[in-house]
Amino acid sequence: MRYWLFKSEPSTWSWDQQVAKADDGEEWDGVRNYQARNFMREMKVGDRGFFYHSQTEKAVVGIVEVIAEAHPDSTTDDDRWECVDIKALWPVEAPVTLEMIKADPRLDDMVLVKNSRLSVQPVTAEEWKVVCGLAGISP
DNA sequence: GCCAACGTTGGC
DNA sequence: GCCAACGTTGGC
Repeated sequence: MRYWLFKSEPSTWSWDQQVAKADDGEEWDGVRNYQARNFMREMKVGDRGFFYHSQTEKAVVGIVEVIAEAHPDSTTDDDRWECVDIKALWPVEAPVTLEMIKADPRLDDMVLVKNSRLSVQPVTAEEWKVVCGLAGISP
């Protein structure tokens, strides 16, 4: 199983909206970046990810699971763009802020730190453990 | 609201 | 195929 990070502006698609979809989940659509799309193509059902709020909050606020592998993005006719479906698993009681991530030397190489603009990112198993630790949950 | 970083586009 | 111009994103 691999780990990922999904970034969203809460004003566009928030964790609360994701939670409201419950086990039905939702398409992670609207991605128009090749790197991000390529990562989604690598995802398998059962992979886990962090749900990150950019802009106002700048924190990991929840854990999600991939429930459908890459398929055409329903928000466009352009067949270059694909997306996966994800569902909320559980919230992070104490959000892990960007500030906390930047302050932890074990997370210096996280894509979130190195390439903050990428909206879908891989997370290493080690980084997953560390961030879960900061969030006070077991990986 | 500003600005830096980055990706994409289009002219040559 | 290169590179300048432009648009978008996200942190501050």
